[in-house]
Amino acid sequence: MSILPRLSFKNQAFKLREHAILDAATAVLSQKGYDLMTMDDVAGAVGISKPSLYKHFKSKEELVGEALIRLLDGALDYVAGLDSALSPLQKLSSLLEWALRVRLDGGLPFLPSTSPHVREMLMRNVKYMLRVMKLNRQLEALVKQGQQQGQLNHELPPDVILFSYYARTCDPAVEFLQKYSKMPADDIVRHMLKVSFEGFR
Amino acid sequence: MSILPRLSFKNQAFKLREHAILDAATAVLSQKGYDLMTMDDVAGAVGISKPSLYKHFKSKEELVGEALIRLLDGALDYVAGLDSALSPLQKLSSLLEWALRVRLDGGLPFLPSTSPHVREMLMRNVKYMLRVMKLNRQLEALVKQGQQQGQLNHELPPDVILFSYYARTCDPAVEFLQKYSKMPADDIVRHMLKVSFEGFR
DNA sequence: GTCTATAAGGAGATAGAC
DNA sequence: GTCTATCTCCTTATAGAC
Repeated sequence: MSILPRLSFKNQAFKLREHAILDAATAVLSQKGYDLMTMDDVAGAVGISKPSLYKHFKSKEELVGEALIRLLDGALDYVAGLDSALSPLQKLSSLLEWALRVRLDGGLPFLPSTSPHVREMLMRNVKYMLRVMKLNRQLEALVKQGQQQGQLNHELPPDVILFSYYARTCDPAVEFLQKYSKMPADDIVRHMLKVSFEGFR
Repeated sequence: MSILPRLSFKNQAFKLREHAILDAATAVLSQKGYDLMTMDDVAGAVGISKPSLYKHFKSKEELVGEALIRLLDGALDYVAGLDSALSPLQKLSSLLEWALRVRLDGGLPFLPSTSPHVREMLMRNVKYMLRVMKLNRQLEALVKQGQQQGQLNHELPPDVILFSYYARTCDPAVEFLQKYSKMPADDIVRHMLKVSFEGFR
């Protein structure tokens, strides 16, 4: 490492800029969505020119893919760091809380878009899909354990709970409460968790 | 009416074509979303040329606005036609079931998009916003009645229930269950209603 | 009212100088 | 590696013939 300090330094700077680009892409993406996000937006937000941006990421699809991979890695790290003494239900609740706070903090929802175009693009991204499948396996196991232990409704097919769980991580009600009810983030999280697990009744 | 049969007939044909255009726009919109829907798509689906399309609707925004207005009118009609003997909870459940079936039938979700672009466009559309506010008043009243009668959780602020209710009408879990679980439409509706009102537990 | 042809502008991606 | 300038394609919208 100390043999090539200049190169190492350069690499470090490169990584830092890459991180800044991903931060900018995340911010623009969470605000405008994939279709309306332009590479000019991202370059402008980072403060570099478009060709420089393309030196780091060879296409818009790759850039967005990497931003989402970073998000999923955060989720996988969070799950891995959960106290193993927690019940399946507590784990699911904790991860949902984490996802909601990420979003309220300007981050991305797990399901960045329901548009077929974006979905298809992501499904072609092997790196991304590996993360999705890994996370999905873990959550599916938690749902089934929760049902066996009677903590989750065992009359519902596991898929219904699992897909609805994903949907709650990107529930638009969060933005409505933030924008129209001016509700503090902590209250939003608390209420969204309650609605998710207890329903409207 | 019988004084001007030719004109009346022409008007009828015009209305019919307008209906066909709105049907096509609805189909394309539900599949591709606003940003990716092109006027060529719609014109092609109807079987007319683009300039003809612009004779009926002067812009893409107006076309989409009218399609959504038709959807909201359907919802308002449905609410107006509900048996007044039903409880607030039964009414809310019935309308949600209607909205889910419309979507499963290739129609549009109530919240056509969470993108700021589309949202802003719709908020400038007075005709559309009048419908939204009318429907919102009625649903808000139902939520509050339901809470007073103890049918809906009264620990939750009404806004939380109301916004979450809107979110359920466009829950992406519906598409997942349709696509990945190959679940029949009736089962999807039944399970989504149960998850919405009872939660995961 | 319907079409063919086209204007006007935006956005992804790149050439080539420094 | 970074920038200015540019290419190319796509999409909204319209002009003008029939």
